[in-house]
Amino acid sequence: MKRALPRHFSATLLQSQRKLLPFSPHNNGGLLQKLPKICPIPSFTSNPRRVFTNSLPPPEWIEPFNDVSDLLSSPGNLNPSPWVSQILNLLDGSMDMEANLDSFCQKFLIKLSPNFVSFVLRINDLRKKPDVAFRFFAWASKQKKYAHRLETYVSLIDCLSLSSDLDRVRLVFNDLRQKGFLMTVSGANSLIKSFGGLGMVEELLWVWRRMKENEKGIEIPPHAYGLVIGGLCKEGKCMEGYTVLESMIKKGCKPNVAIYTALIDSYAKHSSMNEAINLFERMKNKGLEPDQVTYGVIVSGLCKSGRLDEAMEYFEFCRGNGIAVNAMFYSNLIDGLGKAGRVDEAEEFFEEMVEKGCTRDSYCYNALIDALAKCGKIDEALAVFKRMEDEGCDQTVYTYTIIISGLFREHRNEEAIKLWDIMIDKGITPTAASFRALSIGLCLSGKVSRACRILDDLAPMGVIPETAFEDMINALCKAGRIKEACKLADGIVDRGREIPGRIRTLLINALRKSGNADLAMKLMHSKIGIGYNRMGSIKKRVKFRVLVES
DNA sequence: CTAGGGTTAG
Repeated sequence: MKRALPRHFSATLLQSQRKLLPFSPHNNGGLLQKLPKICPIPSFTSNPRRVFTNSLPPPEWIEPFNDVSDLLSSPGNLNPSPWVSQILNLLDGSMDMEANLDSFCQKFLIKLSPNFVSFVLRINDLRKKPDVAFRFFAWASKQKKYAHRLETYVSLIDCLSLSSDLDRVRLVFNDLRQKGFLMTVSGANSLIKSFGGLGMVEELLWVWRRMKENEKGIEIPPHAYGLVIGGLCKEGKCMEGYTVLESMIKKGCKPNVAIYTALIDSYAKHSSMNEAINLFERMKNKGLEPDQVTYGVIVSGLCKSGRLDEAMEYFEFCRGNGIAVNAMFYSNLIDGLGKAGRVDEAEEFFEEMVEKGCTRDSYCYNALIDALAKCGKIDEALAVFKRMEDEGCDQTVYTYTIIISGLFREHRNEEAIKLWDIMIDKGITPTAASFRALSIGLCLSGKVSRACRILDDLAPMGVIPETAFEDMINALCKAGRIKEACKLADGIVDRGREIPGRIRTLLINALRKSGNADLAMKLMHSKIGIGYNRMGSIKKRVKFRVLVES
C-alpha cells in the first residue's frame, strides 16, 4: 500500500531513522513524536550552512492524491491521500480549529497545497459547513508562500453558494476578481452555476465575459442563460443579449417568455422599437404566448417612442383577448398621450381606468399631473395633486418634483417653495432631480443664495446632488444671466473647492454665445477658479467676477 | 415562492 510520505523524508532522514518506517498519518506514533527531539524546530538563520546542519527540511506541500503514478495506472480510481481525512477531522468548527491545523502541520512538516485545499473544500461534509469552509480557506492562505489558485476560490464559492451565503460569496468573489487568474472552462462552469443559483447577475456576467476572452465551449445551465440575457438587457446590450439567445437555441435550450420579454423590453428602451416588435412576432411564431408583461413592454415602448395609436391598438387587443391590463398599461398610455400633447385623451384614460376596475397608483397620478403641468394647466394639475391625497394615494418625490417645476414655470415661486417645505415636512426624501427643479426655479427667480442654503441642508439628509452647481449655473447661462452665473461660480471658489472643468466649459460657451468672445478667450487661458500650489494646498484663486466686472 | 415591465429632465 502506498503511503502519503512527504518526499523529503526519504532524502534527508538518516537511514536508521528511516528504518522506523512505515510512517503515515495513520501511524504517527513512532517516529514522528520523536522528531522534535531529534531535530528541534529550527530557528531561522541567515547562515545556509546552519540551516543545512541543524534544521528540519522545509515543510512539504502535500497534494490531495498520493502519487501521479496512481493516475497513470488506474485513472478514475484515485485514492485520496490519507492526509485528507486527517485534515478533515480537524475541521470541526471549534474555537481552536486554526491552532489545531497549525500544530498538526508543524508536527508533520507539511503545508497544504492549493490543490489540496480545493479538494477538501469539495468534500460533501465540508460543503454543508460554509463557516468552517471559509475559515479553512482563510487559514490556508496564511501558510508561508501559499497562494490560492482559481480552483480554491471556485470550490469555496461553490460551497458558500450552496447555503446562499451571499455576503461571503461577494467577499470571496471580489478577492478573486482582483487576482487576474486566467479563467478555465471548469472554473467558469462552476462559478456560473453558483452565481446562477444565487441570481448574482453582475458576477455571472463577469465570468461569462472572462470566458469569452479565452476559450469557448462553456456549459451554461439553462437558468443561467436567462440571468446572462437579463443582465445584458439591463445594461442596454440587447445585441449581445440576442447573441446569447441564439446560442442557447443552438444548444437546444429553449428560451421562455420571460427571456423574450427581457429582450423585447431592452430593444424597446434603446429606440429599436421595430426590432422589439420583430422579436415579439418571432416569439409568437415559435408558439410562445406573450402575456401581460410582454404586452406591457410593447405598449410602454410604443408610448415612449410616440407611437400612441399603435400602443392603444395593442391595449385594446389585450382587453378583448383576456390579457389583464393593469395600472402600468394606463400610466404608460397617460404619460405618452400627455407628452404628445393629447391631454384630453390622457384624462379619459385616467377616468376610465377606475370604472374598468383598475386601481390608480402613483405612476398614473404623476403622469396626468405632469401632462397637465406641461401644457400650462397648473391649476388642474394641483387639483389632481389634491385628489391624489383625497383618494388615498401617496404622493411621491416625483409628484412634488413635477408640481414644483410646473409652479416655477408659471412664476408661482412662493407656492413652489412652500411645496418643497411640505415635502420635507412629510418626510419625503428629496432626490437630485427634485433639488434640480427647485434650485433652477430659485436661481431664475433671483434667489441663488437661498438655493445654496437649501443645498447645504441636504447633505445631512444624505442627499448629495453631484451636479447641483453645474445645473444652476447652466440654467443661469441659458437665461443669459452670465453675471449671476459667475457670482455663483465664485461661491464655489469661496467654499474652497475647485471649479470642475465642465463648469468652465459651460461658462466659456455661454460667454461666446453672448458675444463676449474675448472674455471666453480670457477664461480659457486663465486659471480662474483653479489653483493649487505645488504642495497641493489651496492658493488664492482668481474669481470669475473679474471677467464680467472688467 | 415561480427568471421578464414603471414615473421627474436633458
